[in-house]
Amino acid sequence: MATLPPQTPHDASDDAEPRQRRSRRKEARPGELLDAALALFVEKGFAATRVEEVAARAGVSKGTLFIYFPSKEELFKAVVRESISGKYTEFGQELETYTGTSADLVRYCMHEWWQEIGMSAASGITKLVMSESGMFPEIAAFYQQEVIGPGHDLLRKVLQRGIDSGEFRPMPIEYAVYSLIAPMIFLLMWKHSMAPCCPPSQQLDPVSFIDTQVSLLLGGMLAPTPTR
Amino acid sequence: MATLPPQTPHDASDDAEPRQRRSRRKEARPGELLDAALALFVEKGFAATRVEEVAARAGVSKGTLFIYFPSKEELFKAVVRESISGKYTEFGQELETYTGTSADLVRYCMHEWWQEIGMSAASGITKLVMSESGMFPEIAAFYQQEVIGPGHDLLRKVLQRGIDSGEFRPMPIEYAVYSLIAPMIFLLMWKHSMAPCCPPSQQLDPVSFIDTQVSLLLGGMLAPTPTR
DNA sequence: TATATTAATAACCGTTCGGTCATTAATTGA
DNA sequence: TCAATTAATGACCGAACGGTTATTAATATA
Repeated sequence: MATLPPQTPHDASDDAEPRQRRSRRKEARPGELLDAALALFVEKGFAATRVEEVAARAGVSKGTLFIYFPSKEELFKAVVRESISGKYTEFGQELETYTGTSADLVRYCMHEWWQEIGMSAASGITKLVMSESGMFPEIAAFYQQEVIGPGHDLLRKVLQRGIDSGEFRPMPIEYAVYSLIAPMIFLLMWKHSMAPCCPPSQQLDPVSFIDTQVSLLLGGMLAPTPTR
Repeated sequence: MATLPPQTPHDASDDAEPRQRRSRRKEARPGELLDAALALFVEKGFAATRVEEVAARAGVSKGTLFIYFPSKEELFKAVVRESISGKYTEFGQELETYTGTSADLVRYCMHEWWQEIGMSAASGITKLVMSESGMFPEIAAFYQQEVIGPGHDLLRKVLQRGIDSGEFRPMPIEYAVYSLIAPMIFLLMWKHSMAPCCPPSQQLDPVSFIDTQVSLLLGGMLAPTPTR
């Protein structure tokens, strides 16, 4: 053995090729594995994702993955847990200080949500959780509590604001909230599942769809005599 | 070779069970297999369902299944064809002969769809397809062509009817179609994934939700001067 | 009852994949 | 410079699964 071409130790800060054969980076591995796993789980689902593929994508061998995560299932849970963070708290802030009409606020919320969540990797998490809920009910419950619940509360406040101001007519508010959630969930599932195999004639532009959807819904929400 | 222990034939008929070990029922098998497959696919998804399990549930051996269906994928397609595709043709019939207002027709379509498909086992198929489309694009494409496409066309006709009659105002019809599809897809995903682990406070009654949703949307669709 | 036909079976095959472990080598520090 | 430590590896294992096939037996026919 002796001289396996050791090619200068060269910490990964080198920009050309950070590739080193057997570099030891205890700190960085878990995060890299989690990123790789998220991408693959979203793309292929839990069952169809091979741990070896995850490892390869993170630039390590399969054995290494099992050093950091005891099983595929624990890896999955870690992915979801790490990816669910409180994006909604920021939303809450903006909402409190908003001064425009409630109709505009609804519009704003929907577009902003799509921008911040629907278009980000976070949308993959939602798809993943809904897809695998059968296999991981506790994950689904966790997601429900941590993400859906807060989002639900936020939207209810928005609608209540409109009703209180007389801008919206009274409505079954709990259901109306779901009327706002539904198109977003649909859009997200669509994007991650059907869109790729959809003929051009049935393609869907998210922003235009949200526009149409919100317009139609507001048609049913706005009070008959516009206060404006 | 020669004498493999033949173990007394022992026809399982011993206790009161019409079960016979090797009964030959060429006619009944496919239907029974299809039923078993539908139930298991819905319960566990496509990838996680083992063909042997399907066979066992139908009371035959794995080999027998492959006599009637050439592969697992073809089995799935057969399930879809039998449980969903056919239903849209009936829908089409009813639509042609409908004489009421278009608003009522929209209402009717949504509720009827939920009754006929959303509440049946077929709804599980849609969830399955959306969940596993990444791994089985052929299946997703098949479903798109066989189910989504026809449903889409049907709804477009309904909306066009309303616009032509002046009852609805002009609208971006392709997007409006998705505004009707979205809540149903959402409802179905919800039912099969989040609902089971949803706290009672956020439970969702499908019929009431559809009512609210359709009312809101119609608010945006109906022409400003009611023709009625 | 003898024979032909074919539905049904179960052992089997090749592959895939989650998970293990002995070995190897990068790093530490004495 | 020379252990000692331990991150990383990849060959390996056993189970599971989709699909095949030689064999078995239920039925039809005569």
